[in-house]
Amino acid sequence: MAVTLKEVAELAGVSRSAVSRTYTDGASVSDKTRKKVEKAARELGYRPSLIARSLATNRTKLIGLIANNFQNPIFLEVFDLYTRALQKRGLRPLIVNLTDETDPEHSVQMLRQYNVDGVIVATSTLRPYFAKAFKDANMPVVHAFGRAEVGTDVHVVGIDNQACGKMAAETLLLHGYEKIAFLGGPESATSTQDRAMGFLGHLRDQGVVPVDVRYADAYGYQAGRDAMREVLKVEGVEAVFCGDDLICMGAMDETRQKGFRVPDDIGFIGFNDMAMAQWQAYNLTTVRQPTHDIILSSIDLVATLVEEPEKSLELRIFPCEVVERGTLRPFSQ
Amino acid sequence: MAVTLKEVAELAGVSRSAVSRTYTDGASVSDKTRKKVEKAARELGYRPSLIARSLATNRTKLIGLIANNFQNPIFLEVFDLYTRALQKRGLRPLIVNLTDETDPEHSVQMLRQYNVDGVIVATSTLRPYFAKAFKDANMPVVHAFGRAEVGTDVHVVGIDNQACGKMAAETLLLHGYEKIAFLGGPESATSTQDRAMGFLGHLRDQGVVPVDVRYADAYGYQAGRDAMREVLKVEGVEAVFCGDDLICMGAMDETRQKGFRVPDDIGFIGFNDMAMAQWQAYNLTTVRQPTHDIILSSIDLVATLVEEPEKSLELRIFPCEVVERGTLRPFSQ
DNA sequence: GACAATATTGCAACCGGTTGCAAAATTTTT
DNA sequence: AAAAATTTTGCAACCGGTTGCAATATTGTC
Repeated sequence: MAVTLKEVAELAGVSRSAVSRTYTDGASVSDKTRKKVEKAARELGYRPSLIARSLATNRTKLIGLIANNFQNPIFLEVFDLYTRALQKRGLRPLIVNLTDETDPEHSVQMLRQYNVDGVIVATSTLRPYFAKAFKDANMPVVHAFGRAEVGTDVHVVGIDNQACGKMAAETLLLHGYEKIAFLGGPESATSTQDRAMGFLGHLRDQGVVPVDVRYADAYGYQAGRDAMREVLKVEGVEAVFCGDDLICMGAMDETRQKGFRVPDDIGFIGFNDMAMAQWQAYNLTTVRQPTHDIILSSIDLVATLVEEPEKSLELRIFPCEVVERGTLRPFSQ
Repeated sequence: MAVTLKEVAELAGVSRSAVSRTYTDGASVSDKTRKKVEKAARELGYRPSLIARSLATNRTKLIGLIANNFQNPIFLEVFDLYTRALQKRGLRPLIVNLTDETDPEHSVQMLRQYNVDGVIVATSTLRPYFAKAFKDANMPVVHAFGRAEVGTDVHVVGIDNQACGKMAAETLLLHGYEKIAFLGGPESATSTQDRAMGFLGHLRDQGVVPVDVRYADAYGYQAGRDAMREVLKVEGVEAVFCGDDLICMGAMDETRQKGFRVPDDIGFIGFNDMAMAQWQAYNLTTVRQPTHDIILSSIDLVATLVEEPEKSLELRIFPCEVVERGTLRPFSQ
């Protein structure tokens, strides 16, 4: 069916090796034969089979991309960047949807069977041991958006969630808020734990006692609404730090539905700065996570690891920043 | 590095064929040898290499999934369903992000090189000839969310956009609206063209002249806002049919920012019924597209085509329905 | 228990490439 | 112009599986 090396070789009157070398960079071919080969290839419409090449070289150019939150639009932004950036490097993502799974084993087998060159675990809700499962199966692995935890041995690219939590606290205090609530993502998510620690820690240091500390069931809209319903039962909440923009939007909708105004009655600060944070209906003040940097860097790192599997462990941490929009009352109280 | 057939065969004391047959369904192996093989495989942690198998069988279990809109959260829902449903069938999506490309050629080459078993073009903004490029390269292809156009020869799974446009018109008229505007997606998108035709056609049939007909630059939020800004310049618009929920949300935000109330001053009906349509801030009345059915059906179809490439052309059309929420004024005017 | 029918097994070729090695061709040096 | 150094080329083995075919083993029949 498809045109093969052999046919090109015959038409060009050279050996199969010559054809192969024409399409392998770094290989030694004279200009003359290269020309002959290229002409023949053009005539026949030849494209080397990546499958066959993979078998011989043990490289597939496939990168496993593990994700487990397909409810949060920020992941569409993440996929967009990943697919394009990988594409640009001649790599392809092999997406694994972990929604239905809790055990890494199945995914590990699957990616091993496809012989992926590397794995990027792109989620902030899984503990590093999950990423470690891939490492144990001998694949280069990078945990993007992961927790920089000591004691694990997987490369991590992400942010300092604790520092970011602190930034959120500072921002609220700066705006003069005193009755502050924390509305985190799922309590089991490492990102939430760290943000909580940074946020609540700073409040404590400043002598502020949070009026409520609560966790949503998921990094999702409805989860945010449901949790906010509880927060609103606390008398006099002035401001809420939501551990995720989507949660924040849910929380805001619930707040407004209950008749409160944002930011006049209750202020909000979110997390991520997803595209939707700019929407007029929300216009969210939020902590921006440098998604772009994290993604590019994680691709870079995994590509390096493919060449250099024993590279010493790296933690790449990018800084966040607060983006002020319209969900906190003005400074001058 | 990895455990191979050969090693398992040696440990089990059988031929390589026996091992291969153990993992090929439909092949003939006695219980006795199967047991021996499985034991050996377990001890060694053997997994057959899909790459090697692909080379021999000419099947990769990879399905190219072509998409070109990574701005619209509905696509995250689409990806979620695709990845999971394919996964469940032992298939894997190989995602192609067309954002940067206009010419199918590059993607065709790429998917050919990976020798994908089939291709699903999941977009409503591309003309069928785009999908045809894959067919011409001899891959089974299904155009999901595509236009059921006569004269092309690619299988299509989708909806009758024209009928859906008509439904939107009927709904608005039923609600007693008279000064009606159309705010479609990009004019070049076949889905928009068809929705416009159905919508405007029905208005015409009912003797209603639309007060504005306008197209957003993309199926996106900002595009919706920008276009709505123009629509609002028309005196006395009462209701708007937006060709997409996301556009609709942008349009509503613009409307509200300009001081109009929804639905009291201006009513909206969207298209798709994405998850966010239920959000409190929008609570969109919209035409629901049966995404789920379309996706499952397109996977089914492409899987069938893999076995039966010459299967006669199919157009699978699923019905839509109007979901009434809160963006149109009550019936009794 | 002999014979036919059926099921299982191993051999060897093949899928479409890559690559180490030695031979052949070309270029450089003297 | 011959010798040495360098580049290019083809051979053949290999990557890790599958599969048609013939040989062998098992099961069923009378």
